[in-house]
Amino acid sequence: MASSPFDNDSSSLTLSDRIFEQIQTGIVKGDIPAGSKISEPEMAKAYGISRGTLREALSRLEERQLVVRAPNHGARVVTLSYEELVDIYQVREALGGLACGLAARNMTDAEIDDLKKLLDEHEQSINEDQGLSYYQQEGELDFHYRILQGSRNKKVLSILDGGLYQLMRMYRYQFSTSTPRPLQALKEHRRIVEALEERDAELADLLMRRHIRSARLSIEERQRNSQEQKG
Amino acid sequence: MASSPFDNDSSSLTLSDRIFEQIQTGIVKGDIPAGSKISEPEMAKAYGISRGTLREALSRLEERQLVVRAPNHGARVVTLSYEELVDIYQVREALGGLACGLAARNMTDAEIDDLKKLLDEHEQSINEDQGLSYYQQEGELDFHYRILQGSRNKKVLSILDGGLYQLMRMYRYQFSTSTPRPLQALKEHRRIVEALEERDAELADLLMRRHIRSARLSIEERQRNSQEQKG
DNA sequence: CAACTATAAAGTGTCGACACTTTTATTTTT
DNA sequence: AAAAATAAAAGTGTCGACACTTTATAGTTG
Repeated sequence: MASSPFDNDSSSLTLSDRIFEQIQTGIVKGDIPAGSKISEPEMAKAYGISRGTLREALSRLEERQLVVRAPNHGARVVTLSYEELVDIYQVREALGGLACGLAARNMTDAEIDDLKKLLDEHEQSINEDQGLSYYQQEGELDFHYRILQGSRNKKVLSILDGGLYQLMRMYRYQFSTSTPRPLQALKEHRRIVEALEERDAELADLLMRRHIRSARLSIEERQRNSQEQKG
Repeated sequence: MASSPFDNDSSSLTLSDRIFEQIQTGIVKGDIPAGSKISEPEMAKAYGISRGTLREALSRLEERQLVVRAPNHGARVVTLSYEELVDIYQVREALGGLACGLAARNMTDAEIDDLKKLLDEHEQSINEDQGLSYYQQEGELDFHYRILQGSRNKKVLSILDGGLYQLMRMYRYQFSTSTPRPLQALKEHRRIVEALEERDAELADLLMRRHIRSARLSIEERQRNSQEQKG
């Protein structure tokens, strides 16, 4: 079949595409602070582009809910509330489970093998620095990303990778919360991979949901604790 | 608390906002055919706007995956394949279940009552015209939309309402497939509402998932049949 | 006449300009 | 001196223009 420029050429992005990505990572990493106002002329100047190009990028960012816009009042970076983070984790639980169940059916043996190697690397990284490293933080997402890929479901991939992961990353950077229990998480990851190896979709689904849920619960607990201190 | 223009003012949309919505419904309803190329100058002229404004709308449409763009080659309306439709239903199953379980906890009694009334209307509409009416088709979505609202989870709402429902509507218009088994569907809806009334989150989740899954299975069956005829 | 090249038409990416709206600063009024 | 009115500055929404790329057309050559 002949390749058309529409099937993910990905080479030669447009300027607005690149700016979109730059701003996105800027927001996620906190270089552009959450809640801050975005002045179009100022930002356009900063990136050395025209306002029109910038506005195309902002439109996409708005659709991804990384910025909020009000007509005639401009754009602000989102501020993520505790409630929204819980919302996100709930969605992630449902979709992560779905993806993992599908992955048990659709991943190749080679892909599963690679996953196991990835976990070995994680273990080493944990032993070296108690899981505080940047690598460990992003490694968690890498693990989930591969399973997403393995699900072969484009929608679940685009929802999680295209939107939700960015928001979670943003939250992590902002409150600099690394994975709270790296060894426990690693154990759970290993169990998940076992289920994948055995092609047990139901179990894979269940384990992934439980894995994400326990992450959410530990966030909720932390929140309760910090609330007590105030009240 | 003072109201800021950023919390969903919704009054006085921008021109590009309105165009965005117009094009979206145009795509969903098939007035702008799936797979067709979009010429920016032509379309801008048709709507009586400038190309810059149009391009902002297209950027958002692209982010919603209703149009596909390739740098220097322009934009096309998506073409939805059978595989993608299955993907969508799988995601919908997972998220619909999540939303329904949450709704069992978070909907008000009044909201649940309204849901029951809605189902009564549906029953009448089915008796009158065997469920072939436009109303019946959109009514199905209305039911699901209210449960989404009731979940109080903004993310799941924005994912389903903001993106996936549009694609499903599009598919329905394109293949003019009304709900294949309206009476059965109604029965399932009633059971779901019962679970909501009893505040049984686990059951509500389960029933909703099963409800959506059976819709998917009937689509998959139809596909197999049409494949047989060819092969 | 098919295949290749050259040329014209159309289309996309990016920019700068201007009107109108909101915000900030300044002046006036009480 | 605080509040209201006014003026200035900044910012947003929308448009038209131009360079460069792709697609369509016509012409040329083997």
